[in-house]
Amino acid sequence: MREQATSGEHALRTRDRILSIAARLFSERGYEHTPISKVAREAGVSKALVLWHFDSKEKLFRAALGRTLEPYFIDVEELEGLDEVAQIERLVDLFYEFVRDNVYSVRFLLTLMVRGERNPAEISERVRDLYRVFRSLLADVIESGRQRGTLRPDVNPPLDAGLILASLDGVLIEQFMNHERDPSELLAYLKQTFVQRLIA
Amino acid sequence: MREQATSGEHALRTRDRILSIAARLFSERGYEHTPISKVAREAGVSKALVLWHFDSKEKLFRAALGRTLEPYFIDVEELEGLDEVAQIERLVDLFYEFVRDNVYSVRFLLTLMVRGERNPAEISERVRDLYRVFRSLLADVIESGRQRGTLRPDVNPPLDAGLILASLDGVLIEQFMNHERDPSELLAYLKQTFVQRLIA
DNA sequence: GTCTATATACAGATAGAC
DNA sequence: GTCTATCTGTATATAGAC
Repeated sequence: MREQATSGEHALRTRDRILSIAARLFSERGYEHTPISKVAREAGVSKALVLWHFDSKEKLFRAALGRTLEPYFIDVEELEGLDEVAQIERLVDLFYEFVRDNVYSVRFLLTLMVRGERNPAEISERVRDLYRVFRSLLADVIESGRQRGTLRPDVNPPLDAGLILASLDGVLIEQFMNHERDPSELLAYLKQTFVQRLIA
Repeated sequence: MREQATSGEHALRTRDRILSIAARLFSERGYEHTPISKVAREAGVSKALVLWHFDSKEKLFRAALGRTLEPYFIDVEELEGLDEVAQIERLVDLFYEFVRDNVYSVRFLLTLMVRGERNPAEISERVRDLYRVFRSLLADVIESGRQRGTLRPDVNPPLDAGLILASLDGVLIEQFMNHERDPSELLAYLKQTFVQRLIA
């Protein structure tokens, strides 16, 4: 990161445009199939400028990943005022909506994690964190339902949460493998099945 | 594919060695990170010879994928003589054992399918086929259990099979994302949960 | 069949002018 | 900041001797 001397604003916009385009291209085509020259061409600048801003392709990649991860969070406030069953159903829907709205980057990060290649420790940690947050959120809801008696007394919050999350991941990758199939039926069945299992 | 003129046997062995090594390297490191030079070095031959045998890297890749897929099948005979619940549990175990014994290529194919990149139609069709076979095998077992009264009368064979398979896939990718965690606990819970749900 | 030597292309990165 | 021109490495692939 250099100084932004005189015409700083314009430079920021250029830098930003490069970053957006890089994030999109890396997501769509992966690191190996995204030469700097293509990023530069689509941004309407020279290769040299891209490298002037980001020093190396590796650093550009990391910066782009940061941007890709920006919209990744869970809005807990959505759950307020719902009973446990409705909260679980809402969490399942939130998961699916999130994936639907971020197909490219989810696909991209999934590939990164699965292949275990070129994922800086920070990135995999971040993804694992999100995973853990979602899982323990689910587990907390289940535990709360157990204590309040809206769910069965013999539920196992961490394992039930893990199983629900695993099913969601499975629906997700089946979706990536098999584009034509509509997942909503399976998703509805998933909710119904797990809710039935968890209630008394 | 050329003629094997005089010293045909030796050539076959060399060609075969190249193919095995290529299959392993592609699985472990992916297409982009496996230069022909590395295949050649590990096989103890020259780059030129690798290309003489397979014409291009692309064709070498396809030949290697064929070999990678060879051990992919389901041994249905394993299920004979078991009741439906035991068959379901056995199928779950078979899935996991298969993945454990073929980590590299499963990881590799999963990446290919998820990214949707460089997968010749034949390959993705083959993988989808295996998926469908496993799913309809599960569905058939569930349907048979429904008819024989060992499972609940209101099970939904295709959807229940889909859900079990999705859970398995989810456990699988969680495993790929999170190497240190032992999946056997979650897997046992998965079996227990679905069996409980399916029996009368 | 198998080699060495080479052609060709394209990637990431640098130098230096403006 | 941004460009053009160039360096350097490495990849696939070919030519031709043995």
